[in-house]
Amino acid sequence: MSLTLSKTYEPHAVEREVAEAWSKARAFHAEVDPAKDPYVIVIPPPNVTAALHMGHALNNTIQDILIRWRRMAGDNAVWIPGTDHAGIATQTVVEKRVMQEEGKRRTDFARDEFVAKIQAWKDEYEARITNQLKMMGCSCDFDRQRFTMDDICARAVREAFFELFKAGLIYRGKRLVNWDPVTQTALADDEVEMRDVDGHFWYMNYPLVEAGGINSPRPEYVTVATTRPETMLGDTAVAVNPNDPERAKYIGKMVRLPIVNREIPIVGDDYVVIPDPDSDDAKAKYASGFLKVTPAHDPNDYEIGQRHNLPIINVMAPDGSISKDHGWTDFESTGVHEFCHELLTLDRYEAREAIVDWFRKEGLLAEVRPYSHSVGHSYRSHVPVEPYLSDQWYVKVTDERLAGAALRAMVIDQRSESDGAVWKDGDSFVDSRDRKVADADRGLPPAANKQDAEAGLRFYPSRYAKTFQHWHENIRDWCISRQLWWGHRIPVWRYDGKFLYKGDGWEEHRRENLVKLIADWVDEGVVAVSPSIDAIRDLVFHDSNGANISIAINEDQDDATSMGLGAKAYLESIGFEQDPDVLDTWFSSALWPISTLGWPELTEELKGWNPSSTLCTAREIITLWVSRMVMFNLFFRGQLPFRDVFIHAMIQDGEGQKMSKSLGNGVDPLDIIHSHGSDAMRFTLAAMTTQTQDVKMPVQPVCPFCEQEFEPKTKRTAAGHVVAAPTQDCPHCSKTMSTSFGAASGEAMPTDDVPLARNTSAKFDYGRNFSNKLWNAGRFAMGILEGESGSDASSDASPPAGGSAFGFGGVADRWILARLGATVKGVDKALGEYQFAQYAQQVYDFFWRDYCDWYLEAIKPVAREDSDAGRSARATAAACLDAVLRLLHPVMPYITEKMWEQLNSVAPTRGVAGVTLGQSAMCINAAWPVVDDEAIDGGVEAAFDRVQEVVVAIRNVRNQYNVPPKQTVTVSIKADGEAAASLNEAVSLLATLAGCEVTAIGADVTASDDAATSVLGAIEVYIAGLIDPKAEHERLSKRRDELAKAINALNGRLNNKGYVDKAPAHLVQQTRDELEAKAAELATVEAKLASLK
RNA sequence: GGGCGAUUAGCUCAAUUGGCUAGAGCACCUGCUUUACACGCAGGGGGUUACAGGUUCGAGUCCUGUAUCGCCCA
Repeated sequence: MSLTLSKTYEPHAVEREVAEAWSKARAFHAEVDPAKDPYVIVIPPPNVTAALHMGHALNNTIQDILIRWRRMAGDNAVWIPGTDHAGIATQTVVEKRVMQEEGKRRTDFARDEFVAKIQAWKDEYEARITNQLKMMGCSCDFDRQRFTMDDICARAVREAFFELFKAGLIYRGKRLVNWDPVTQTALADDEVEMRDVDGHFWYMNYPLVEAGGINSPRPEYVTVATTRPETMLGDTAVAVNPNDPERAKYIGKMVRLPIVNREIPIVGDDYVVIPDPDSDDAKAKYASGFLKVTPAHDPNDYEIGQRHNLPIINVMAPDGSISKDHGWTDFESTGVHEFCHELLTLDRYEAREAIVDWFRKEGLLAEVRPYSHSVGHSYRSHVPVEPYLSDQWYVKVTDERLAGAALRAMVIDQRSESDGAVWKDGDSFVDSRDRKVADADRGLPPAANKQDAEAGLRFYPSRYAKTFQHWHENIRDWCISRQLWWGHRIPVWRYDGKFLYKGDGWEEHRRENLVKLIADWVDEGVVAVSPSIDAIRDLVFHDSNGANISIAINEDQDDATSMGLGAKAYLESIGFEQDPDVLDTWFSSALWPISTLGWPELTEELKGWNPSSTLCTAREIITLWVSRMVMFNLFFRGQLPFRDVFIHAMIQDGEGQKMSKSLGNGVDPLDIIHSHGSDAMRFTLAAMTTQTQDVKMPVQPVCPFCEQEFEPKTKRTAAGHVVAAPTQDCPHCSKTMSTSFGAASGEAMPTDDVPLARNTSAKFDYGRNFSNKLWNAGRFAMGILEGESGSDASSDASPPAGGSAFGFGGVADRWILARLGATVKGVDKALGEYQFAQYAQQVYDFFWRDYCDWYLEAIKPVAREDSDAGRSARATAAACLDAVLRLLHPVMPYITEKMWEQLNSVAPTRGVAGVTLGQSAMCINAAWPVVDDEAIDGGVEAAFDRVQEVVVAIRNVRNQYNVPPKQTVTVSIKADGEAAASLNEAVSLLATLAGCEVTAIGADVTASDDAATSVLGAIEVYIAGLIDPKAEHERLSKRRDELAKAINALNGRLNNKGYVDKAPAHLVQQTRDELEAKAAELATVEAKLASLK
């Protein structure tokens, strides 16, 4: 048969065709198989907020490399894909879109209605993301794809919440959140934009209650400094630093808060900055030394309040206006100033002005100084965020069973000494691998490899173990409630104050029955009650305040109850209602490694595939996600979620800026696949994956009209970021396009006339060039194999002509097999250590530098011959190509699969002695190559190295003398012993590779008068008929100078007594040998130079 | 404020526990369209490893400090 293959590799058609073949073969699907070692990866589920970017491409390329590698190595490999609902982010993008398209707010819809809109968005993006993964060639088991809010994951969330609640690890408490007074929702920290604002420091006087107690001159007041005077209405203390020599004496005194008439204490807290007018630190420069403390309206003040047990007085309504109805508990009792009533309902900024005026009028305003500072703004309404106190749900992760368990899960050698909080309670660093876990408590059978499963968590690179440890030692309880509609509704029912049986309608026994019913449900595991069943009894019998009562319902057990009504229906009928909040997205993500496997059902998958093998993620995720998965998996299963955590780099743009949606500097992997092909992208990403933390990726736009790339015009944003200008004019065809920054910022939304520019990056040329090289070398190799009967390219062919145990063949064949062996070894080591750049580099070098540049060139003259040499060359070339396709398959799956098919058709059986290459119809299932140690022949490597040196020397001379490529030069070589013998064996190689005719090799060969000379240690190479004294002098002088310099350095080392005495003997000997060789060579070069004159 | 990391050729990055003349790719220079590949081939130039000290026979690598940049956590 004949192959007609294009001259350059064209990825798109190949990718489509190969993807279909994999799909048809169900090559990505796995079932639990006890006969094989499991190798399991659970994908970090991408957010459905947006499509994948280059960071995801990197993340998924790495996972696919591992999965494909282990699959080929014979493991039961499975990669479970899925997506994350990303509560806040997704709800927000949909809210924005609905506002843009329909001019409506979320609250204009019923909850279900709006959630359906988000669901539609999710469906669209989930499909896009899945498509991106497929285009990238990710061999996920798409049959097992999950979504964090699908039925199976939702079941896991309900179960997990209920179990934690029952265990007393979930509680309700107050916390300051970032509140947006306009949209009236809480914001996550990353939804708050910091902006510099020109404001003021106001210095306000608070009168002391007892003016007489302090040494004279008697101050009658203390002066607090603040940027937010309006919050003074909620002040509950004034703080000074106990180390402040001037002011510490005020601690314990009381002040009377103006306007409000509240008496508040002066407390000592070292958070307070001691004033220093000469300081460079703005805080010290502006501080008055007295800090007003408003726990309800400032996070730091809240902390101070907690430390000193201060009351928390909230003086604002959710819309940011002054209100007495949201926690201003002493409004009536303190006898507020008449002025206070005027403040009610004023907006916080109107109130600020009014209050400042009042202080000024009363003579209590000491000073006003301009002050520029950073203020958090809502990225949605753009108004300053108000720290707002509200009820939230928490997981008590500080509990020993959670954070403590996570710490103990770390492998011993990655733990560092520490006096961290969690370890303090007599549980300092001990090897806890023999700790027994009560599986019965969890209703689980004991895991077979319990010890490893509980203390086998290892980070790559190891430095990230510190991040993990430090996080858990300083962890704080985890706020899991969000005031959103998109997410897992918290399965807790709370008393809403409208108790239906209030009053006289209920007799004693009915009340008793109700309490008993709930108690029975508790026993049956249908509900869990906080704080206690007694609290419910109090509510039912004594009509006590039920605001603190929470009942978690295990809805999945609820149907099983024998009651006419389920617990949920019944509780709702008597005045309980479900908490409106949803859970933090990370709550469901934390369950991902088990929810994807069907937990809480004890499925075969869960038993076989948890713990998984490796988690691949980025470093900011260690605290957000890795930690929580470890805690939950240990708590619910007594096992780790995964044993290895590989942390990869973050991809930044060409300016070193983090890629972000708002800057539009992210790159869609499909853009790169379009410009370079999937394999090229993957290979480049793998080659970039060193142990470093960040990698820069300069990006260029591609004109959608003429497909040419160009340098974009940039602009600087208000925040100081450098981005591509919103629109660009193509320098080639001068048409106008919008950029992803234009689209992201809304400054230039793409239209039909002004379409969006695709992006590309010259970085990926590296991988594209390599794909092309692979393709063309394959084309050439398969060309020489064509017409070969299958068995001739296999180990069954005629025995080695060279008489070597390996390979048949001459130096080149044996050499390339030795190099292959070393490469396979190196690749296995690199992949085992998550050294992806080394993996890519080694195969690249072997294939391009050794196989293409030297081996294929070397065999060209004999490659098509019907001779032992020809057969040997073909068998070796085929075996190496075969092995390279296998080695590269994990990173370049498409092109290798396609070439595999071609190779199978030209040379169906392949392999030479010492190289095990099992047959397979598809590369994806082909066995990982194994090369016997004996094939790695150090002797042949040395011999071939010598050939290469001589060839390079001749090429160098040819180049210097401008000898045309086709002209043969006549060469003689002075060499003796082993060198002469091996060069003699390789004389045809020299001829082929250097374009020369070798007339003599021996110890007594001398240069003719017209020969150029190259000295290579003990070897001298003479190229006849080229003498040009000037050029010759130049070249030899240069060599002489190099040698002199090297000899000088070597002498310096040997003359150093310390070196000779202390350095390892073999190094000293090596230095001596080297010096001797260099000196001899220098003598030769100098003699040659002398003879030129 | 605490932690982690980076600074090596014009650019983007390597260099396994300290040990041969610090390596690649791109860009650059010279030559070549040689029947696999110009997304290529052959040859070449280019580095005081951010700076200042220290440890060591020996430092890009270890220690201390300085500068700049980035990220994470508060």
